[in-house]
Amino acid sequence: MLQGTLEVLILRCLKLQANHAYGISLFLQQQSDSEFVVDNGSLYPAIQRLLQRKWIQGQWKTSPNGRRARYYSLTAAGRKELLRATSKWQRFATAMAKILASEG
Amino acid sequence: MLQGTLEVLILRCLKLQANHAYGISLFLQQQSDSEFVVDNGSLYPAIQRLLQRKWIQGQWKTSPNGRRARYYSLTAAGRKELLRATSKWQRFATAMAKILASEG
DNA sequence: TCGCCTACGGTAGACATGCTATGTGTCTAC
DNA sequence: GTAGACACATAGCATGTCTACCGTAGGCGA
Repeated sequence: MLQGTLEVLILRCLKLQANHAYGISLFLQQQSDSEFVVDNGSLYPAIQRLLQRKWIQGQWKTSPNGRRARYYSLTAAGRKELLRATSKWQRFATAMAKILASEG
Repeated sequence: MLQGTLEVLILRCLKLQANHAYGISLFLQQQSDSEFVVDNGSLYPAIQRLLQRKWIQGQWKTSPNGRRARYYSLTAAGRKELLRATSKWQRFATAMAKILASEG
């Protein structure tokens, strides 16, 4: 996975609905057809960073199967950041496409 | 710039024609509409890595304006790597698009 | 001739972030 | 009673980009 993309993916996932870390991991793997298999050692530190920047907030709840889980949700700043990061990605991907396609 | 993408861009640039580092830098900036402004501190180490992996080779020549310049060109292994890396990027970009577009 | 700009080369160290390895505990199914 | 899914988390390494710095040579204007 390319550096800098994980946080956008997490924000995007949480925009759809609040979720816990394990759930985020499953979501990303499924939605990407297993292209993104996020390891705990990447996921948890990323979540910590997002919390510190106040882009997400977390609270302990009980998951449907009766287990303790920390559910995260987007803050207002997080929604703003998601927009910013998404558009940045679009520009980046467009530029990549331009060069990879440049005739040759 | 996202980590891991610079090398593909360099390989791609060199596939079109042999070029020196400064020229690669200009090429990337122009072709990407200034989205990619590569710094020397990123470019030269990247070129060193590509040399070490034998994906490119270099030789000193004289540029059109009569200056010393080290021209790099793709090796056979480099061309193979370019294909591999390009397809990897495609998969990655596709997966990103899937998630960023997932309805919400 | 002096200074500045552009074309070219390069290194050192900081920093960000993903990966590997490791650890804890519960619940369910076999 | 044990294998595997569910759920949390940390420590340390590896990778690669950025900031900042340094050096040469040619051309041009004042």
